[in-house]
Amino acid sequence: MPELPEVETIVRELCACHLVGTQIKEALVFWDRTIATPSPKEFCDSIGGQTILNISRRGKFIAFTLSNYTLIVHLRMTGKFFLSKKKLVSALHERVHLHLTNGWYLHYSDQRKFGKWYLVSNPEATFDKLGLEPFSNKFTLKAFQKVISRGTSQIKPFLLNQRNVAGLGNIYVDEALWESKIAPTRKASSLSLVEIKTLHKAIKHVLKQGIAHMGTSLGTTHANYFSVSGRRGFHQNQLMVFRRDGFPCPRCNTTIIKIKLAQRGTHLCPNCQK
DNA sequence: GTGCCTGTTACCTC
DNA sequence: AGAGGTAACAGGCA
Repeated sequence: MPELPEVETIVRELCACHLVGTQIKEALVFWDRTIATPSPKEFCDSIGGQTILNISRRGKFIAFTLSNYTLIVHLRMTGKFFLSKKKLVSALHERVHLHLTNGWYLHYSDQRKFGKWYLVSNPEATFDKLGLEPFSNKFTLKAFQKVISRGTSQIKPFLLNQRNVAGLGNIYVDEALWESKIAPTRKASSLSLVEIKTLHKAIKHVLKQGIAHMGTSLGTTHANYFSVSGRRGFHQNQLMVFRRDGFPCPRCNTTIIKIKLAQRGTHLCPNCQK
């Protein structure tokens, strides 16, 4: 269920684990459909012997730059990485692991099996489909305004669409719209320049806060987000509206409500979000 | 038990 | 084009 701040936290921790520079000795696939491309056999054959040169993020994707390929991972709802010195006999929901030459195993677990791994030669083919990167210098007010102006759908589903802005998910969209005092049902193209400006700032603000708090971990079970080190985030304590229906709006005290929008639970203040 | 919920995305039809 | 439904899955919860 990781969104941009959670993925960013994971990437930072992977980098802190000194994976860059190590070589992949062998890959084992325990759930074939986790490997989206190529076939699981070809995946294992190709990735063996590859050195990890860099680990980065684009939207909600994690990219491992290897000697001859790029390994792209999308965690979807419950994908997780963790490291161990031992080849685990039965790690909970383990789908793939990479045995590294430095003696560590990089394990990937995924309870709901929605996460996907792509071993590709041309990562740009995947990343070009993504929209504006919130912390890139291309995410200017002007660029955002241009993207919004051609949005004919409601602003919430519009922001969830990764082709428009990359990295936002259900939590941070609800938070950004609350901060901007914009109702999630508004047509994207109906936003005024002032509203676009406020939203542009709010998106960067909520994501930055999410990263500062190392992500949002809502529940306490294994299905919920935690990082490579096993540490939970603590941004859940800073949420203004998400899963706060029934509680007073921190700004105007009106009771926060929950509606269904584009099949997604949507939280808002019916008074101050216009 | 039963049905509904979940932080993601792709694909289908109207 | 976009809305709405369904699917991929597993498990928590009322």
